[in-house]
Amino acid sequence: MPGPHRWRKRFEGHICRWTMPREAILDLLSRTTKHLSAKEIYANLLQIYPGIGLTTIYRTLDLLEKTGMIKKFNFRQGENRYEFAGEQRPHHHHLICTSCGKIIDYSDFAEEELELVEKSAKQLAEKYKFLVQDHNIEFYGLCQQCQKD
Amino acid sequence: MPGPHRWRKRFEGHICRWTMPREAILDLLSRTTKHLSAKEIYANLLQIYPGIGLTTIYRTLDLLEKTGMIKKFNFRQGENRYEFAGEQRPHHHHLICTSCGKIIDYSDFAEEELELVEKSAKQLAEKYKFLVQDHNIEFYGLCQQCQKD
DNA sequence: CTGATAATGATAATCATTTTCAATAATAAT
DNA sequence: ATTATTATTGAAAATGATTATCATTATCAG
Repeated sequence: MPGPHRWRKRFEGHICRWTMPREAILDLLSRTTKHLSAKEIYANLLQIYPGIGLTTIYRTLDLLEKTGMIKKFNFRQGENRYEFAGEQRPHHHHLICTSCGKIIDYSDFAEEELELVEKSAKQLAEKYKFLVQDHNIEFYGLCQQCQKD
Repeated sequence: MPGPHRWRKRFEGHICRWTMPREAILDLLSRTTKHLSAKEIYANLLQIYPGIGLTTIYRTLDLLEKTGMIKKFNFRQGENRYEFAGEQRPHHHHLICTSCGKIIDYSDFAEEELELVEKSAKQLAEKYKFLVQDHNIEFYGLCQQCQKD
């Protein structure tokens, strides 16, 4: 379903209107494999949507995150980064280069990981009475380029 | 080795002097099982060390982290939290309650986790030429109390 | 004991993110 | 289509955590 209202259905049930900034932000995130920050999204959109406000970017990102259409990440870089969460994108985690900030998605070991996570969630629920709703696994280190430097 | 210079040896090799604020901060962190923020540490220490500055807290936390004596965590709460990293404390990860912010340490599944992490690190190094130096696993959800509310 | 200089702490500055609020625009009802 | 309602926007100011500046102080080698 191409066109300006491609994502509209996902909003039904949420109290909100479909607007150009929302379309533009979601569209941008759906097209890139990068993990953009609010400022980067702002810089990108200014070109095709002069006049858009950084405040709106932040508000929209919050909203999109609540609807589950995007995911928010903190990679210890001082600013949050966002990632489109469509069905096309498989479950994955991240390798973060602590030197240059490069982020690599990986979805290897998905089965073993899922197994461990589910087992953990179950037993943690029993032992600590904790209801697991989300998990995060990430590796920090050096990317190929930064290992040379 | 009790006394004011208990931790001094760990600093050897690092260009720094052993001072009261450093002793006080490290001592506080070594005594608590909580994950304190800079401001919480500040509030705590003001009682036994009036005149200590928040700036010094931040600087010292950075230093202690670099020496590996403490660990820094971002639990998506807007402020970083710190944890003592002595040998007494086993390798563990965290359950974070998204409602009240409570943090629970757990060290269950250490073997399976270590196995998965090591296997992952090895294969990620091959496939992505990424040198893994650190990893983070955390579960977000609701603690017992917040499940009731 | 003393000098070199690392460390401190008050203050100001940064930087990401939020809040405020008047103006605007999306949608429902007419 | 037109209008009324009110969610959304964007500019500007506020916030809150963290960092930089810099004159003063304190550690520790000699």
